[in-house]
Amino acid sequence: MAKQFQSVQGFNDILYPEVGKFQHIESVSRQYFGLFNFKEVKTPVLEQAGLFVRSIGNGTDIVEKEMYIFEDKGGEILSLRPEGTAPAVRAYLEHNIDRQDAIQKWFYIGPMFRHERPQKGRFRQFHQAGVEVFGIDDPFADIEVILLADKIVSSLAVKGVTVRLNSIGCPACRPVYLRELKSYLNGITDRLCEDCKRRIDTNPMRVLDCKKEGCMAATAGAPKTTDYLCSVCSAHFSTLRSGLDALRQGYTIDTRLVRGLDYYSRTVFEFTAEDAGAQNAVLAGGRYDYLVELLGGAHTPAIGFAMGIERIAALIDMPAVHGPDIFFIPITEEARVRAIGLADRLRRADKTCEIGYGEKTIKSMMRRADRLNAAMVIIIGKDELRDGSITLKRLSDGLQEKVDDATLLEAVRRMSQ
RNA sequence: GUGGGUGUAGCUCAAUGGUAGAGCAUUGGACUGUGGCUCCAAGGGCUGAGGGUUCGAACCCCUUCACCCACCCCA
Repeated sequence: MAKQFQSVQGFNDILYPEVGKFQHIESVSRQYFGLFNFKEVKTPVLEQAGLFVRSIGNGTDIVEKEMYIFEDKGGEILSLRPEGTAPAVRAYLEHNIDRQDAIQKWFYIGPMFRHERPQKGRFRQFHQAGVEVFGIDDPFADIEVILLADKIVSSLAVKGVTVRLNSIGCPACRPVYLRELKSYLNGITDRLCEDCKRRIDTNPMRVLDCKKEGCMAATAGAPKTTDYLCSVCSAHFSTLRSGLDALRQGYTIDTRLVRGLDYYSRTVFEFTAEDAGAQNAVLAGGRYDYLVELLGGAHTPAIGFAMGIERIAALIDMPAVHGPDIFFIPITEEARVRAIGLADRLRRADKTCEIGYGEKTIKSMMRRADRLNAAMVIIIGKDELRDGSITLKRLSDGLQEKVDDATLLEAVRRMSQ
């Protein structure tokens, strides 16, 4: 093949009809975001790189090797956003939102960028729909956010989803836990894989997340975050659980569940799907009570989640696609003029119209109408031009009649029944 | 960043060193102004790209690019 331009690795075109899944996911998400009274925020895809370094954490892979980072012409170090929470917090602070009303419920939908090796469920440009709740410490905010996530995922009929839940404590109790965990892990290093030995120092909680059987067996008796929660975190977690129980929201406690980003505290949750390949987290979130102040604001508790749109799309059926209401078959230039005029009238009546062009035969245009799954065709041929009529035909059963311009819309509506 | 797999028609795939094929799709015809079903026919390829071995390469070797899957990590 001749040399051609091609899309950048990990950056995909989303074409029809596949794009229908994305539209469906987005519209269902917007519907529930609206019902829960969340307001949309659109933030830029570019931010100062330091925003992510500060919020996501210096030791994380996202910051160390996955950011699209570059120096712009003015010498600023910028980055394509790898996630949506940090920009939302930045916007929250930049516009002094907390001084008007600290309680905010925001949602966003848009592309994110991470320079990783693509694989199933992972792309360098991918899309997330997410929410952020600012200013509410109450565990019922956690409950509502989890309920909202579940509403969206269930409504999209994603198969085989499990809601996993855990609490990873706060700056008061987590250090104690981490100390215990590290000492436990240091006692069983001979049973851990090479990666996990390294993780003991870099990110000890991730050892619990290792999929290797040997490591899972070795860490079966490891200290659990939930056993080390301080009284405040413990009360928060137990109110959260009893609230979910009372509302019959299903979930499973997974004490191995940790989050990769540094800013999470207390509640963490993840929706995982079978059949999603190795990257099976379709939605994940948690509390980040210390991020706002970490970025220079007043102490502001917050919780949110992000849903991977591509990952959801891989797990849902293609929504039904429907063709145009009317396909016009005009066989001469004069007929095409009439067709465009009539199409304009029908479109005003909310009918989707497509017009066949070119010196084609009626047969070829009929075939095209059928292929596009049109509901009806309008034939304007020599006969129709001569007597000023239109031939309207319904494709499902072949019912056909001749009408005039004045009664066309009425006939179309009748045939739509 | 590491490892494995795959690149042949628009799509899904055959052809294991000797003339590049099929199904589906597309276009046209059978049916001169009427779709779907059936039948017939046609168009469509530098076999991802570049180099090498050979009388001869889709096939063997080297390089490179892309895609897929997995690791790392994450939505």
